Amino acid sequence: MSLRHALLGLLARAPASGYDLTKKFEGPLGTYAWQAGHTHIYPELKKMAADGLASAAEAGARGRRTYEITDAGRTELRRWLLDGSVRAGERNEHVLRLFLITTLDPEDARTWLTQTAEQCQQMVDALHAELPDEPDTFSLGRLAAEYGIRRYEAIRDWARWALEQYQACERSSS
Amino acid sequence: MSLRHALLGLLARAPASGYDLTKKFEGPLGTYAWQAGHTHIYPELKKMAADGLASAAEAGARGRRTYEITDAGRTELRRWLLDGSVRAGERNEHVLRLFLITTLDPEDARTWLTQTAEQCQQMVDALHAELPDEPDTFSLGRLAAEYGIRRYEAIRDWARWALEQYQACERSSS
DNA sequence: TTTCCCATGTAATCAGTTACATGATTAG
DNA sequence: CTAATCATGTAACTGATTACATGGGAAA
Repeated sequence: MSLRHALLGLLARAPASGYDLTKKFEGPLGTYAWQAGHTHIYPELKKMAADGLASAAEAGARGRRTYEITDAGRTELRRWLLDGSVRAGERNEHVLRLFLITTLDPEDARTWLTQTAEQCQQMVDALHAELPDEPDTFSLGRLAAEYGIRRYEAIRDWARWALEQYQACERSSS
Repeated sequence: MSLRHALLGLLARAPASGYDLTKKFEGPLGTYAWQAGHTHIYPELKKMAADGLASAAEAGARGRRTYEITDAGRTELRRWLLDGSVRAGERNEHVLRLFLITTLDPEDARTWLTQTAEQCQQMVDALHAELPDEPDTFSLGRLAAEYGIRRYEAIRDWARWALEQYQACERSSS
């Protein structure tokens, strides 16, 4: 139930309406961490209010309803954030493809590895472009971009390494 | 609809029953790439057979029904594997936590970063233990383990870097 | 006045989990 | 004979997406 925690986190920064929150998910948050549409967000906010984690203010213009996080909500958010445990059973479509590339013939497998390396490089470039100009700025944006850069660089390098291994293996067997 | 492709991939290696496939998801595949329970797998196999991607053989002992991948299934599997595109909108609970740690107070944030680094180190150790003994073996297991090692090392190093930045930042502001 | 954005919702459907339920075969 | 494992399923529910639907307010 991570949508609930994503919403709690956003409300912890500032009170917001369902509409505002929907917009947040269209930015980097939705691209890199968690997506959600308004049809999912509005009902969830109601449930959260019913559970005492958020409170709805009076409806404003155009029926706008602003939500605030409650103390119980902050407690739950902190509990979830610090309840570590890298959980087994994460779903990752890219890793799933990796597990299945041995069903491809060698040429297709090479294509896949090459594509992977290229796409990771593109992500690295895109994230570099998002980095703030002054290198000593310490911000959430910096932190998150740096995380993404390191992660995609690691996968890119892995793909290149795998390609080399692959070719070395083919040469020796021919 | 990745379960379908996971099943196609497994069937591409060898014909199998729903029971066999369920067991596969209890191994590394389920731990690192994709999980599924038998209550999800059996109905999906039926749908796949209805869609012509797999074919069920006669029921064997104890009602065992073995499925085989069809040509249409192989075509669809290959299409999915090579239809690259690192898709935006991936859900990742760890990255979500990262996006929300700025709502924690500094001490909690440090705790989170420290935990992250430690857990990644544990994953790296666990994956090293899974590596085959001969270093020049080129196998799916080697490939997948190497992928995991590099990915977790990258996150571990990021967390250590972030902690340093964090502390440097605090010293300069005090 | 018309168009765009703000703002909210319902209904249908799909994906996935948990709980419940059954029977056949094999090993001890 | 009895326990473990093989083998399959249904039903209820939660989480998430897609399609459909409505109306207010501001600017051109």
